[in-house]
Amino acid sequence: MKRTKIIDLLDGQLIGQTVNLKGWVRTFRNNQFIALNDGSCLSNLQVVVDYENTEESLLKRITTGAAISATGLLIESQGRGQKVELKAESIEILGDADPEKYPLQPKKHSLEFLREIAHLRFRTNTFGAVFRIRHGVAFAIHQFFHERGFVYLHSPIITGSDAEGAGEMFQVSTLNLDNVPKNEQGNVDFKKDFFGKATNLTVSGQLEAELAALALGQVYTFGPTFRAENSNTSRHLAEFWMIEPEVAFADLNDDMDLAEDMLKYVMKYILDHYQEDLNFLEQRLADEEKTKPQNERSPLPLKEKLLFCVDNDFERLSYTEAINILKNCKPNKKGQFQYIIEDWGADLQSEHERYLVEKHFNKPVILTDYPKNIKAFYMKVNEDGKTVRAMDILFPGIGEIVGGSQREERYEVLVERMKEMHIPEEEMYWYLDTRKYGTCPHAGFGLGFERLVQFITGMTNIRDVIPFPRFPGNAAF
RNA sequence: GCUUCCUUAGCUCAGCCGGUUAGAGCAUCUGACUGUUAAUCAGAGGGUCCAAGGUUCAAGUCCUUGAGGGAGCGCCA
Repeated sequence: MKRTKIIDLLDGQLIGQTVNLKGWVRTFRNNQFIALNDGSCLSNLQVVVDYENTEESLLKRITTGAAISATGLLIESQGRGQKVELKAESIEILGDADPEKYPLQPKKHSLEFLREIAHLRFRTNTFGAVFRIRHGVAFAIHQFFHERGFVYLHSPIITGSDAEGAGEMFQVSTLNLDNVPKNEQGNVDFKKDFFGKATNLTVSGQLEAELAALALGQVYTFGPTFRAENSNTSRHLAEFWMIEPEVAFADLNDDMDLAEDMLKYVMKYILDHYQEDLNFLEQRLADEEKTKPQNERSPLPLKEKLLFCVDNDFERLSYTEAINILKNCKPNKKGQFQYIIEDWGADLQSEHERYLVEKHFNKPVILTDYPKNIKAFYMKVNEDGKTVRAMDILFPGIGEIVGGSQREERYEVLVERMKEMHIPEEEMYWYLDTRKYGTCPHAGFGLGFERLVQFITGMTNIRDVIPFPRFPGNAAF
């Protein structure tokens, strides 16, 4: 008999029919009631066992974590707490789970403990909800761009360019590390390596996306990204997923509109399609925050927070305006910031961004037109010659979720900027070619996928929104 | 990389000013109960107190070093 998924049984449409269920036991109460979960949704389905007519050896094998198959009549529940239940006629154990050894118990576990057993944490309510929503976010992103005629571009994961400057890179090599070939100068002879040159894992697909955008019009990448930075925070990973749209004939305002529309679209999609999981995560977050002091708690429950972001325009202001606000704000004057803002040109620290987002505006903020010397070489220089057409979108609790810019399309200006920032022109000839042949205004941004999933699920540590997190000192599973 | 806190039973944690046999809840096991909702009730088992070194008559408790983890910062998405 073909199995029916729990999500398709809960609405009660199939009451009175004989169905088969397969899933994993969450709890077995009273020698009689199995809470069965099959991952199709957060809810369990209650399987009622006729314990008086079931062999004791079978009953003993129905333990937390075991995989079972249950066949029986779907009936209206005789007890409170659920609408339907399965009156089991036959139960088969598909896979035992030794209760003395199985690490998950029907109780709250700490996220830190579950991180150590990431191979089993999918079986908890929290991680089930997180990874269903993670899928939903990815799907909504593809749908958003597809609806707008974007082409999904697969930028390379192995890159031969080390000039992107977005961060420390992981080397890719098939050379024998115990016996590395050397050239006449005594350096590593990459001519003998797999690709005949030094290669790395990508830190960004942006430059490749620009090439495609200047032909296809509008493209986006969505792939893994690797940064070998020694970052130890709740919002950094060594391997993460990034979405990088790139649009021809677009300026910075178009870029901001696109990013804001996309973020709102995705949040609305999750609010509309993942209510049950969101409700659970909202309660989880509320419980977690009960242990925190009042001033560290989020002002809104999870769903209200998302709804607020969907319904309100993000605050847009320039770096210069932000500096003025920060210079005159209380924590700056009272010396409560670790880094006091004195002059235009200072790089904003987390504490400043958090003040703007969480205290001053209390909503997502888009900062634009940063000083050129704290931003990347490819950003378009403004007429003032001091600032570039950059934008960062800052979210409460997460910080920078999007970083983007209008690109410098003027060949001479771009070359000048590359010289200033010591980017080797020869290696970047292919990038510069786009400015030589039919260059045009264009813009794009990078969205940190996990940071968005963090914001939507309310998970405070980024390591809990990716199945198998990679970070310094850890590549388990 | 820096700052700071933590590491005691399978899990979550208590353990006072250094003092006798290291505790609780949950989980597990045994039994009872049988329409439960993290079921309940009774009982039992379960410890290299992260590791190494040191101070002391005496260390889970103090000191040093190391390992692992959390939070914050930097780098960023």
